[in-house]
Amino acid sequence: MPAYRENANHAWTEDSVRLILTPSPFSRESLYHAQEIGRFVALPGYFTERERLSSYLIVYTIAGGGKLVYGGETHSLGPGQIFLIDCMEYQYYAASDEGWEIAWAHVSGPALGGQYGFYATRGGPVRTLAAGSRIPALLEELLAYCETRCLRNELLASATISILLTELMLLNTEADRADTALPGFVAEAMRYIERHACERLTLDRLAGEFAMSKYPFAKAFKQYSGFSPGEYIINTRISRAKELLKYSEHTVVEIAGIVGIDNVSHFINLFRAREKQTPLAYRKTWKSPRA
DNA sequence: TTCACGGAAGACTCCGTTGA
DNA sequence: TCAACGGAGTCTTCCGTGAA
Repeated sequence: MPAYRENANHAWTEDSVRLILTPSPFSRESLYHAQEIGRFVALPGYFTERERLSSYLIVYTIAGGGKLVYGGETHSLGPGQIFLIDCMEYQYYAASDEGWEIAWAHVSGPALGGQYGFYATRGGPVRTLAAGSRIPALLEELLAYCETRCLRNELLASATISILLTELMLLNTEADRADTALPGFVAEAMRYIERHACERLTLDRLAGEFAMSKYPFAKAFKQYSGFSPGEYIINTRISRAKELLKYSEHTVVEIAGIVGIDNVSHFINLFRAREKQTPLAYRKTWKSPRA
């Protein structure tokens, strides 16, 4: 694999802050952690260009302006805007002629890849924060925890990064809109699936129940629930099966039938794909005497 | 009870059409 | 011009069968 590459002009004021951190092995393996963090007043001419760095970068514009080149697109950055990027990909960011005051953090952690994927698939890297957003304060809080290194602060920093990432994920383009509250028909469809999960449910039948065409229905269902209708049906069935495996004496064959999957081999395949173990193994795990 | 495989069915995405 | 709808093609998942 090609090596990490960086090219930069470190033009920032003397009162800028930059902390390069060495987290404990425990923090590196088990917690979210900051690798570098700072608050810059970047001068005209400041830029960074890099790729293939195992890190995720959050940059919030406090004042002034800059630009970001990422994913083959160029983004202008102004006050109140933030970006999150995967530093494995090529990136170039620079201050404008008026300078660029930023709070930033390079972060990493075990679950960050998946969360970044969630963020990245719901819009480009750049988001505009609403007035009153917690994110600027969270970055300041994270910086404060990183200034004094101890186990307590590593734990608190991990918690802060977790909240920061959650806030970022909630900033996706859909979530910014006021209409993200679960529409009535989606909530009703979810209840309908839970009532009828053991029956034969198709997209046609579901859409028909709500007098909609199936594709707009499926699109809206996934947009607001996070699951396609099919995924939601299967998850509902698997949840019921887990309950029966734990609290009943029914055989796997019987449970498959009860939850609406007549073919037991198909039931086992579905179960294993989601739970990483077979139904019988799941039952043994939960019914084993505890030490 | 579990696993592997192949055909069938369903779901998703893209894009053209329609109507406001 | 833009948003919503729906058809077509492609891809994914489901389901049945047979063997261990």
